[in-house]
Amino acid sequence: MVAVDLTVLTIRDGRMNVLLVRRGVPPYKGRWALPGGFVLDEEDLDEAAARELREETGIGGHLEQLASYGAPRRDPRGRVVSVAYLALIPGAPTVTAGTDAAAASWHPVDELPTRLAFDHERILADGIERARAKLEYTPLAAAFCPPAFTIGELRSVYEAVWGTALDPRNFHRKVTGTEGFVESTGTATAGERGRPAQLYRRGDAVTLYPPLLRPPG
Amino acid sequence: MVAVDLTVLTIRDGRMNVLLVRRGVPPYKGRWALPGGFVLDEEDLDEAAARELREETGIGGHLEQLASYGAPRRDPRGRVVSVAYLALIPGAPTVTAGTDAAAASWHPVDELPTRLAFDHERILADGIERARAKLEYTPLAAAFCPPAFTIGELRSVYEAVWGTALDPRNFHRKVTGTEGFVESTGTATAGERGRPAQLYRRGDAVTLYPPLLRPPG
DNA sequence: GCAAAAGTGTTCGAAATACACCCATGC
DNA sequence: GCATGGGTGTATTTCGAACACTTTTGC
Repeated sequence: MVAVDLTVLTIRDGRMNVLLVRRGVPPYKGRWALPGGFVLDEEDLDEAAARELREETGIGGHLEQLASYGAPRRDPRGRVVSVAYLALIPGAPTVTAGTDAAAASWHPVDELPTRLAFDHERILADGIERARAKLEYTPLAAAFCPPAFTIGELRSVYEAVWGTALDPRNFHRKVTGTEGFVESTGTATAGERGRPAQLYRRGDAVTLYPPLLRPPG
Repeated sequence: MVAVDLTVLTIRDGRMNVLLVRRGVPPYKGRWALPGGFVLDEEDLDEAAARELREETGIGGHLEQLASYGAPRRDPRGRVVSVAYLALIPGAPTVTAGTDAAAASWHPVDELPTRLAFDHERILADGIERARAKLEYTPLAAAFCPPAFTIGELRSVYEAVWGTALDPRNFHRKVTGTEGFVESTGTATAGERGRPAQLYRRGDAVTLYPPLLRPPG
């Protein structure tokens, strides 16, 4: 049996959050878990992950394969190999409980429930680390933002994911100066505090060169 | 059904080589393929990959999970999800054909047979790209070297994997100056052309900071 | 005016690059 | 001596960190 499990990340109130479901059926009934489900007969792995993401959040978003987990007894029901996916979505849509779940809700990643179901703590830790690493050398932070965003919003994504403060001025220069990171939309914000900001959309670069390295330590 | 497939890379004559087996049974009989096999009942994925590596090469080496491939008709025998692994091994041991294979041999990655079995061209391409990327920010190049090696040997690994020439003097300074990349063994080579070189072993760093970036382009 | 956020300019130091040069061996 | 590869020194340049300063809005 092959399943997919999703680490769905988003930014809420300046903190990175993960989508968890409370299991409504055994095994691990009542325990928090990553959303997921079995792969259907005529379905590719990516399709199964995209279907689960739609079912849980109602929207699409960036989706990439994370890793597979297949310890013989990781699921008490029998041998299940889980292919984990990492999803990054903007804003924070209302989430709906899936079929096997009693509830679904967002949890700040630095304030998680104790003991998730299965080996989901390990999968979640791997997913968070992947997200942190990918912000360094890809323009993926934009996946957390709406279609048009300001450089300040993009910076707040980095700060939430990395948990560090970044210099707004150097960040601005770096982002706008890196080929293919963002493109200007020509429009600007209005009606907020402070000077209006230019709006950008994601550029077409796949990797950032040079990368935007996390502060060491 | 869950299988593991291995992209086993090594350096031979200054070029990166991959281990391929010629299939002795259908499907794709007679076609070159990555070595691999089905995961056993009581075996974790990593164990299955390590077992396959031993069966094919007789030795261990660096082994890491690459990705999973699960298109519904990727194997004509039925639904098989393959968990691919990347193995990096030093030197170039003689290889032995496995049970389903008529022959096993090394192939330079820039001179591959046309049309591998299954979706193995895609897996191999992903494995090569992973290896190239990992040399940038980990000390993994040492996995291609014997237990004790010279800086020149390490440099030739980078040159083979990336396909670019590197400045020997700057490379030496960079490697010996990066904390945890290599440690001196105190011994040196003798009986070869040129001045004897110091021998090093792999250091304990997991990531290189700052990284050793490939020349762009 | 004042606070707040956007954005520019400048300085400083660390690190990559390019390359001159010396070292120690085999032949 | 000469070729070969190991290793050091140093100038140049590029890039990130730090931060002073100007711009444009809401209140």
